[in-house]
Amino acid sequence: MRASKKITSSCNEQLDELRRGPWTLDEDNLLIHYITCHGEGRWNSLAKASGLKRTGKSCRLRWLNYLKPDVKHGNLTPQEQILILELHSKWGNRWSKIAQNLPGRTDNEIKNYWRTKVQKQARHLKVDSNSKMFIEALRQFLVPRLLEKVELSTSSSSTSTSSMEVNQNNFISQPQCKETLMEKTSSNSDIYSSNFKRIVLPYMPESSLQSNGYIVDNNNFDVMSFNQSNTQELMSSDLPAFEFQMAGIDWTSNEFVDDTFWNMDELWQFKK
DNA sequence: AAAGCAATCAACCGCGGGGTT
DNA sequence: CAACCCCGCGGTTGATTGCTT
Repeated sequence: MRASKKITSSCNEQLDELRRGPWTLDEDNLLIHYITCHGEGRWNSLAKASGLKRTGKSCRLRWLNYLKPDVKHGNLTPQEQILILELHSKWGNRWSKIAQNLPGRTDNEIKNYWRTKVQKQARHLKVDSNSKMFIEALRQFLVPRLLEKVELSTSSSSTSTSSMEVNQNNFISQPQCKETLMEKTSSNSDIYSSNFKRIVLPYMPESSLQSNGYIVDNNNFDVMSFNQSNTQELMSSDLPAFEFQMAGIDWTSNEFVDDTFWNMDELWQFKK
């Protein structure tokens, strides 16, 4: 271990005093109180000054991932899942960058979601989760089902003050550009073809998207990794010869919408 | 009811980048 | 320019919880 090489005897004593493992309620309260009074940042000195027997690193992690007031707890919504799939396809394992676009969600949470849900499915299908095959599978089958869930959940409540609009090829497109969407629809492209699905998602990002030209204002997303060009690339001949075959499943049935989403292995078969 | 296993997620670790001295 | 320190990121671990037998 790298740290151990540097450890002096006095450091060792300090390390011995440091607590590890799960945080207690008292520690949480102490950290919250200290940050409320003094603000966050400068974690090492914060850790010492607060009286916590934790490393600065540990304090930072506890605050950012759990204690910070704007951290959301609970399951990811279908909208958030779509965004994660979308942004991961664009940026790969850039968890913190992805998290920046999901207000209230932490990189740790997103990473855990990816590893426990998405990668698990890829493993079951015996494909690499970064492979074109798997990405195409997500695009063709999983995203539409998530969209369906979203549609169902929003059909009853239509009080959104801001929204994302989504279709299954281009997961998300700018909602303020209805005309733009219409133009594209009428101007032929495969992406905006007849199976185009426009769904208004109630979504209220608290911060602007940042980075790589995907920035829009608080009310508008434009995230286009599955754009026309790379969709065409996916569909082109350099893909291994494969087909996903529905295992006699009626995808329009509610049973899958209501069930847990990630059961692809039951739904699909690979056919060489 | 209990044991064994799997899934989940909070927390830790190593590393690299950037700033400071 | 090198050495050091701090911070944040991504990968990994391990404790806890839930499920199955």
